[in-house]
Amino acid sequence: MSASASEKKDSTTEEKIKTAAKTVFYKKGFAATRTRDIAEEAGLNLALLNYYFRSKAKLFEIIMAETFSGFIGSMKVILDDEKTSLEQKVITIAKRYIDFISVEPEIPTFILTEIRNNPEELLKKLPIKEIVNDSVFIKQFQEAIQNKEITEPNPLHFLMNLLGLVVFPFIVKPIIMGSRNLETEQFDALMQERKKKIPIWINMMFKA
Amino acid sequence: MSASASEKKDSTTEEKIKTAAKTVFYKKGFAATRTRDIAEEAGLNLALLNYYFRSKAKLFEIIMAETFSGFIGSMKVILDDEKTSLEQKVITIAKRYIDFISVEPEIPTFILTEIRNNPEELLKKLPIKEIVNDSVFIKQFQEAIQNKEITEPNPLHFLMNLLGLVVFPFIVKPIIMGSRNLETEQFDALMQERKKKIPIWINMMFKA
DNA sequence: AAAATTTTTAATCAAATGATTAAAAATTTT
DNA sequence: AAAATTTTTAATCATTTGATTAAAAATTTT
Repeated sequence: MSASASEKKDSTTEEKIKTAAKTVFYKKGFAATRTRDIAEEAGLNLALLNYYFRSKAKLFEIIMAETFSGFIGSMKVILDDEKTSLEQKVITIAKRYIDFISVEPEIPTFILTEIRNNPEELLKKLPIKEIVNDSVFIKQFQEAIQNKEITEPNPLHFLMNLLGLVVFPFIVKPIIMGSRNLETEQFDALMQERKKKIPIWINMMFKA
Repeated sequence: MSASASEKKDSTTEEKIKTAAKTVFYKKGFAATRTRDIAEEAGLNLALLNYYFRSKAKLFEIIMAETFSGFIGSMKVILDDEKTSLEQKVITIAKRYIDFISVEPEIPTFILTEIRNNPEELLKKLPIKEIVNDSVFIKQFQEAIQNKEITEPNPLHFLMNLLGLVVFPFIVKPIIMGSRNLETEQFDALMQERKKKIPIWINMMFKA
């Protein structure tokens, strides 16, 4: 019945709760999920949620933190790699993120809606400013501009376009699938295509 | 105190409620808004919501329907214009949607999260399939491919990229602003830039 | 202006929901 | 295996929240 994404170390009930919480929170968001939904998804007694995690809010915070660090952390690693060129970074981001999101397609919308609901609180926990501004990526971007390899001077446009091309289709997945009667496999195939195409598109957009 | 986007025909209490409902629903989504929030935002007695709209769900349905038809309807008009070329359509979409969303920046995330929460129900009301497949745009796109003016054969990639470039920045607006300490005006300026740049980028990506 | 109708209000209800508690069951320690 | 500890359960509580009601106030009709 239940079944969700990660079914590995669900040995302990604590893990069972976290896995179930992830599934339900991802799908419905904080406000719309009932603690009873989580308990049912986990096949456990409702009181166990409070026994192990004190409150719905605390449980949510934990899921949120893990989700964020998984999502943003890998971005930081890629952007900060001294060994890869700008072009290689684009290839890596497209590939890794499409693979990553394909496994948990609900994550982007989840993150976006929860940031909307609580921007100050959530953003203060994320060192986005540092990740972007102090990154090897930014250095390489500025060099590329000086060397006239790139015309667009604003790295924000570059990043927004890249991430938009990667993430946006997942966010509008229900619309896409509805617009052409696609099955999940066909949608996934579309995203696989995009792993190759996005770096090419980015090059076409920005290469001088 | 309250204050929101549209403050025109707020004469009747029915209109006051709808305006307040829009404001709150857009910002918090269906599940997280309390009918009391709406009443307070409108400066009205709580019972009036039920007097005029029967229930929270009915009120939401009305707001949703108006929001959708505003958003999708203008898309249909643009895509179906026999008089404009493919290139002109891209220019129009970038311009009109960036202007439109700039006035009500919460709309994209609102639509996306509510579609997530209720895909079947909401999508069945929207003739997306027809709008996309029977449009002048699709005809023109296929012609452009036959004439080898465009290399990408799949119109979904074209539309996803175009809409992603337009809409995605608004969805991640809090992150963008946080990442560089931008003020709202600076973010808006970025979006104004994109009105010009997006058509150019689309050309670079797809023009043979 | 009296009567009828519509709109607004304060009070209240009932269901949903996050959380607690005390006892039972299972597990670990001695 | 007895005692102590940890985990699980069923029952219940308290608050929140969507909705209703009956009376008051305002407006319209006669």
